Amino acid sequence: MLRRGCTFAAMLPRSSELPPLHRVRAESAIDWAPLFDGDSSGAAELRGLDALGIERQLSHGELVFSRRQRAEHLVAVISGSVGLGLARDGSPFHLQRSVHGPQWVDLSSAWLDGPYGQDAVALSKARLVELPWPAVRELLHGEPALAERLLLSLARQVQGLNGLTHDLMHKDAERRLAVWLCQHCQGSDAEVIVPLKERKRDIAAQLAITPETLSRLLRQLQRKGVLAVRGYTVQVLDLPALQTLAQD
Amino acid sequence: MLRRGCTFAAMLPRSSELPPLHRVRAESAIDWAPLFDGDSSGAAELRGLDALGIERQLSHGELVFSRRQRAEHLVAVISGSVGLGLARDGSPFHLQRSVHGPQWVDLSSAWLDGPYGQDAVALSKARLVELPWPAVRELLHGEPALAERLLLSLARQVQGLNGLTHDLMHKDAERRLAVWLCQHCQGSDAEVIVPLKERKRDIAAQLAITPETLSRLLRQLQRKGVLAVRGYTVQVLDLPALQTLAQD
DNA sequence: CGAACCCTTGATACGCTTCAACAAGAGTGG
DNA sequence: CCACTCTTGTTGAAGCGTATCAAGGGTTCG
Repeated sequence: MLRRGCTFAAMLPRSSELPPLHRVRAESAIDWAPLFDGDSSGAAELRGLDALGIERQLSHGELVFSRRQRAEHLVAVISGSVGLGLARDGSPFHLQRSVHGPQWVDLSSAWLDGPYGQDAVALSKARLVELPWPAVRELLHGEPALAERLLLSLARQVQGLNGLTHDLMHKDAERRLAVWLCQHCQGSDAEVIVPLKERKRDIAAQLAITPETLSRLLRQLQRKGVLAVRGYTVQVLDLPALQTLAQD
Repeated sequence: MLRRGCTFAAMLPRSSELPPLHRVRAESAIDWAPLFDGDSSGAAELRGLDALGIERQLSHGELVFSRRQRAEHLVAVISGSVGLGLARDGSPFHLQRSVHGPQWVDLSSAWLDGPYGQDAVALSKARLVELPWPAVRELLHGEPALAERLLLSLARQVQGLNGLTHDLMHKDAERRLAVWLCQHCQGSDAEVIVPLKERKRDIAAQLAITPETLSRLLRQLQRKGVLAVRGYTVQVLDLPALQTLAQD
């Protein structure tokens, strides 16, 4: 029944797109800057984290944490991608949000002295860092600058979630898709392209729609001449039109 | 055209439910504890805020801040209620979330050196406190315990928003209403009651449904024998059934 | 090859919105 | 005082948007 050892195996869109092997040494330094602000200048206060960070290397499908588990770490993903959602026995995985590249997976649960409220699984080969919360808290007392970094990261998350709830409440599926495409497009000038780095059904899950409607919406936008969909690469033919669709 | 000076005047459900006058002195001390943790013990680190807090007294309909405005304060509401959403010229007010009693209105925007992303208006006579962000940031450096309080509050907000997005993505209107009723019910034992303290259309807006469907859902639940709706008070007849409906 | 996974397309069903009409309450002004 | 207006909640009919169910084709892997 299970083909690759786990039901929600990623099966990357095109296997040519495998992440570079990047075989890092166990003690390789971690670049904290992108996790916080992208501001790497004067990051002296982040040195203290080097001693605390616990590295984990996961292959896709492995559990990062479960929602019942008590949150005792701040969890970040350095490379690869992690999915947050609910793991239910019947269905493969109920994805809610996917976290890519260097980004925090869970920065909030540990402060509340309770469980992670969500399950998290690796959607690809992933390199994680976990910071034990008590130690971070201790470190905080001597490093006000670190506290400020954490506050900023947390504030950014609140802003992001606020935007997400707004979109879910007031925008229909087409608008949400347009927003997503605008956020993920790259390669400016003339050739604007959106490479789909996840299964389409995972993208659909994040947009809170079914895979069927995602397929239909893409075709619909293609008919309008806004997009050109070729497998797992979407070319944006009329960016202004797409942005108009995405707008409030 | 305008009847009460502003279109989104609250017109409280029952005018008998007016908030007590509570005419406070300008220098009356503010109880910071409920804003942070409810833990008032050892709140020495919060004393520093007393000197910083700027009090504002607003009557209903007045603007707390607008979404284009640069966020330079941490904003909390001490008493009364404030609505967050988008003020659009045509429609009265697009409510997204309402904040009651002692609670933070915006704790995140100031850290990001940008605008508040939302508009906020007083939904009733409200007493606010604003903390200038630069001063708070300064205070932080000497008071690590304050930083921890802020982190905790922010983390709680992230958790709350996570739950909200989950509900919006995976629960239908009836489930969301059930959740809302369970969260707002009071008076345990025998008589479980949910007093509606806002206009029904505002409650509907927070549930991301139209007033019409809210009305229909309430009647539907009444027909099932779960509720008894009498104007602005809802009596829960079958709490277990309601909780089952609310569950995942 | 068949099995298992993916995406797509079509037909149908359901949930919720939209639009329109109505009754009730509250403030206003003749 | 009453008529008038404005707001609110309610109910019904129609329509849109999206989910659900079912079927088929493409790809990968054993």
